[in-house]
Amino acid sequence: MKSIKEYLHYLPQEFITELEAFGIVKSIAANTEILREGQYVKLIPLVLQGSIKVFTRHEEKELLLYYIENGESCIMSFTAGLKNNPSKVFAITEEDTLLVLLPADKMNHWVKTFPSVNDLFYNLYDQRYASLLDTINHLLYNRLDQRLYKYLEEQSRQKGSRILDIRHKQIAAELGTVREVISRVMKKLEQEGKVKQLPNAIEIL
Amino acid sequence: MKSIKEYLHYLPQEFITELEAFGIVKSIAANTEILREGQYVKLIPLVLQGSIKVFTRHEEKELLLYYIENGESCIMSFTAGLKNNPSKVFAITEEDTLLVLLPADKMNHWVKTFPSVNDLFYNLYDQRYASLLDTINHLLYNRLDQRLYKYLEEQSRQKGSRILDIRHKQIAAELGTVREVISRVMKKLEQEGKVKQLPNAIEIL
DNA sequence: ATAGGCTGGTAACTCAAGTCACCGGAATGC
DNA sequence: GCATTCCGGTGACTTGAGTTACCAGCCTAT
Repeated sequence: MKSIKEYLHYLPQEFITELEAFGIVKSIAANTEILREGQYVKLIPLVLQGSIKVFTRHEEKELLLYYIENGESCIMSFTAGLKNNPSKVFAITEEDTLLVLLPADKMNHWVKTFPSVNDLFYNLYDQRYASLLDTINHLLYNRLDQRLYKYLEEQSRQKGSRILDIRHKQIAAELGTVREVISRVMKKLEQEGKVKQLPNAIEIL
Repeated sequence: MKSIKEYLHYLPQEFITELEAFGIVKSIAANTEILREGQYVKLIPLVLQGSIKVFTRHEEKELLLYYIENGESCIMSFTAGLKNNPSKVFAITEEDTLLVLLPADKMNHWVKTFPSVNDLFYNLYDQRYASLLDTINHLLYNRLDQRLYKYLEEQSRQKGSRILDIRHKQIAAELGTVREVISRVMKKLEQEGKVKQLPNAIEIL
């Protein structure tokens, strides 16, 4: 196994040393829920390898907000941990994921001590703010066909493949709608020549 | 006129001194656009008195995202200023507003020097993140009647009055819809006994 | 082999919201 | 005075999406 340092080489050695002393490295299987709405947070995750999906949810209906990828952390955990607030979102590992868990009470000290850690979290906040704003704009201005296509493109980028092994049902859940609608809109995208449906898979053209 | 210190008494004297040296206090009339999408930011505003509305926009259609109130700043300006990115939102003064403008290049130094300023911006990020998430949830899960009612309640809180002097057209713009629809939904709320329409005003019951 | 589960397709319907076209009243300006 | 502008109401229509209720093709486990 690679060391923390190898994953986070751009962070200062002093911080890595602290992480090695107080962080808990943990490997988590794909599709595991690691944060639930209403949950209080004592450990803030930092992704070393893999990725995590962050969702909002309301009475069965869910919406994918953004991904947490290598070297990134969950700012919902960050504020929830620092301010002892309950989380408003839930998060699931997308693939097998390697994390280092940081005790929330140390975090406060670390961001003050290491400017580059402070910058990291500012950047994350900025990035998530931008993602949420993007999501709002999609919800407000784009119809489902455009949202679906963007979603497929993003999936393709994530997986590094133009052929996606994904169920209509899952797409529906992540876009906050239902399977029948995805089925209908997928057909539309197919007729427009933007995608091709394969058995149990989708190809982006 | 009150001094900067009187408005921002909870911030450390050292920072106030810096503000007095490098900040520009400015009074701005109501309904003035102070930030435009695509604009680069050199000065980060901090509201001393009054309030600012922040919007997203796409081809004529707008949506109110949140307010910036006393002692708060605009984190879009903050990141846009620090990272030299263009703004993705636009902002308008809601009332006559007194600001202190902070040079973006000094800001970087200040957040590192004054932990309480750093905390202020973390808190603002957190707050805006929560607002955006709230907006997403409203867009996704609530119908317009509920969104409208929440909007009216929020207006009432802001203005400190249960009678709102506001046009259907403006409401429509801030909720990202059109006047006719507001007219229709207002009637529904009125029938439900939640509001009362007065000539050129709305009373919340 | 067959029953049941997962996957996706489809038709028919409902509903919320946006669009279009128009109206009437109040206020304002010249 | 009259024209114009702002404000809000309303009916008729369109459209995108969610709902309901099915169906068929698979694969797999017993």
